[in-house]
Amino acid sequence: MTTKTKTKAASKLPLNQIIDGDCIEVMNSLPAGSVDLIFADPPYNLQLRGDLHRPDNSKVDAVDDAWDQFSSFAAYDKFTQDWLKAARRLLKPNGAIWVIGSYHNIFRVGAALQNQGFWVLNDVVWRKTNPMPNFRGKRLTNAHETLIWASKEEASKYTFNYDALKVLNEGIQMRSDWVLPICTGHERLKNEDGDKAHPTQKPESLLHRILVATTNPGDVVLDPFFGTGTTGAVAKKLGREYIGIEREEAYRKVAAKRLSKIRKFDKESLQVTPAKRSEPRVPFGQLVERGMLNPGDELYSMNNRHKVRVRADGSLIGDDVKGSIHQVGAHLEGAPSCNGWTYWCFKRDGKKVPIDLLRQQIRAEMAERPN
Amino acid sequence: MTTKTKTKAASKLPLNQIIDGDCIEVMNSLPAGSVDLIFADPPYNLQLRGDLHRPDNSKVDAVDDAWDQFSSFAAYDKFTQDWLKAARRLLKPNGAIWVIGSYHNIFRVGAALQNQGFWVLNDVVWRKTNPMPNFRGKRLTNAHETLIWASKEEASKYTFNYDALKVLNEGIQMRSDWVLPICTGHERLKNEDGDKAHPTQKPESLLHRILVATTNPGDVVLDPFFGTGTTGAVAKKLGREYIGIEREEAYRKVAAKRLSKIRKFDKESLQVTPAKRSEPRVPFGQLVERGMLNPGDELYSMNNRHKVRVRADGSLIGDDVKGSIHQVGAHLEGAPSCNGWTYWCFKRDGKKVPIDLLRQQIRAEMAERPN
DNA sequence: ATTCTATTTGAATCAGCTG
DNA sequence: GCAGCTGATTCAAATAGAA
Repeated sequence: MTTKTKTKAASKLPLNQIIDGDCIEVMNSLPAGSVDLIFADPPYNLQLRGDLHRPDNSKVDAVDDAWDQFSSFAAYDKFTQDWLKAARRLLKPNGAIWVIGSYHNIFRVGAALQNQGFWVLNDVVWRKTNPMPNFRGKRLTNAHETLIWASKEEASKYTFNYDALKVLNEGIQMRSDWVLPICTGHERLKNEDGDKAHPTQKPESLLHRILVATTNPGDVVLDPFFGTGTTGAVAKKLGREYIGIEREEAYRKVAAKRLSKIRKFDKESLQVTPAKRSEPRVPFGQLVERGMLNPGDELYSMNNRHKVRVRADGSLIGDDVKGSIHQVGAHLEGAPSCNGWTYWCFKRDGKKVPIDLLRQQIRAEMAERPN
Repeated sequence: MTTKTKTKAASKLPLNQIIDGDCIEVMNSLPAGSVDLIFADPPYNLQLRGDLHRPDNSKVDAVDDAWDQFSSFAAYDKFTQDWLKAARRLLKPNGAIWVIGSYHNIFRVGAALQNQGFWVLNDVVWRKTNPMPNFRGKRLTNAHETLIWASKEEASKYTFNYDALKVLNEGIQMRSDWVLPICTGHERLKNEDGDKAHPTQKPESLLHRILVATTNPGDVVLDPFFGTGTTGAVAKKLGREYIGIEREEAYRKVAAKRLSKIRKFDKESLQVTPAKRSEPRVPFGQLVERGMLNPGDELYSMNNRHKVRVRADGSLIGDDVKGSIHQVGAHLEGAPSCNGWTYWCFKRDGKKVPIDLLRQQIRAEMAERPN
């Protein structure tokens, strides 16, 4: 739901800023329960593939030294647990988090999320259209990265704009595998030397889909590993409030410059296809009160197998059953539930018409004359 | 490397058999360092809540078997660590393991693999062509499962048939995302009642690719969660030796019957027919995500009679209509349908350009780097 | 036989409001 | 917090049945 009025906690937030500092310390300094969504692109722990060094700087000879290996994973796990804990504290009860990673770190991140009480909603595969090949031919082309989408807790009523995503995917429900190109060309930020400004800049298309899917305009989106600010750029375009945390001066500078040039899309274009669930509820009885249907009128089931009559209070009566449009439909079909609105029809000029048409009429009137 | 002569350890192995028992106990009874590859499809620990019905009110046949139930994450982790430890002992120094899972368990499996010293080589995404939809519209369609491929240790000289996989993939390096259908139709084994013999039977195509990629003829392949024996069936066809462990009598019976009917392929029939590929579908929303069009941009109809604006989810909005590029076109023309791709134009340098041009651009990119 | 239509089904952590 | 009621929701592929 769109937050028009800021909550007390949110009013203290440093919105649309890039904060300098260690993300754990910064997050702990912000008010608890104030953020709608966190997007995190943490370090992938790639150093594990290189040489391992002991604290005294001597090189670990072989990796048959299980203790050293474990200690290295343990350090990464500690770091992961700490920033996730700080992130979870910041989230509103219905808040959610996205984390992106590769096989080097995503298993440890996923397990830590579950251990801390986050509730995994989906894992999403970003399938790269143009990945870097495996030059040595020793493994499969590493052509994807993994994202985890999790709510703060199992009971959270997380935001998911199902219908908007279905439209985005040409009328078919969005899947857990997303085909998107990596960040290249004009979108890839360069520093003064012409080198890429950040080694792992994510494409805006990825953040676009994430923010359209799991936030609403006005929501607060925090990114603890802000980098060049892709999360902020897309959030600003889409009319979401962002908070970026980044400890590297160079990245903050690039991100600030980038964000200053971004303009928000106009308000109307930010509207997405609304969920049917959000439409106003119309009691069936109102159709009778308004004379659109009359007591005694006959209704026919969609499959023509059943006939019932309307009563003055908006209940239905059949041969051996009475109750609401839903209850009677469910009973006659032997089904656990039934949407009476789409199940029952009346006859107009000899033709069967779903009663939902009458509901749509009422809703159209309500939209014309609100309240 | 092809093992022509069996090692001392391997000579004691019960090859091409299905062993009755708990997989941990059985593995511990077999000689250490004797197996080339392990494929494991362990319980996923799904943690399903209530019943789920399709929109047509039919009930989804859930995986509610006792073998998938664990009392806690800790219990599942203990189980995972135990069977992985037994598996690792069995592997030859250059051996490797594949484990398949979903977001419910794969993070815990992956972390346990790393903690025990296995060396992750790739994570592979099985993208299902025909997954079960998300019936309630509350999440993304869970359209993939994840496999982890890991060698026994970092120093292992694991088997990887790079060129065979490249041929299998029409001359292009095999990627980490594999598009394969789920197991249905004739391949899906039934019991006497005509019900599916196992709730989670994997497709032979998946095992085929795994065994072609990471074993050689004559290699010993062990599956500690044998189920209906897909691993054994494909191994036998491909001339690999298999060992199956399964504690459920019913599954062993089905698997034994299945395996008795399998014949090893002759070399010629090992050639596989490459899948034909049709023009990929490009959702209009992808043009918005990728910034080729922006929310708020105006589109003009081919006949210049209508003007609409693009929204963030890839829907269009006109004076009194909103929906997909096809829906809005059809509505404005009073036509039953409309190809929005050829109907709508945008302006570039003052000239009208059909949006289909942008789709062609994306398809050209996809064709450059197919699959 | 052939074509078209209807039905079935698959590793699924699948609701939200009112009283 | 709980009980009870309302009412929103599916894609691809194989198979079965009808024309």
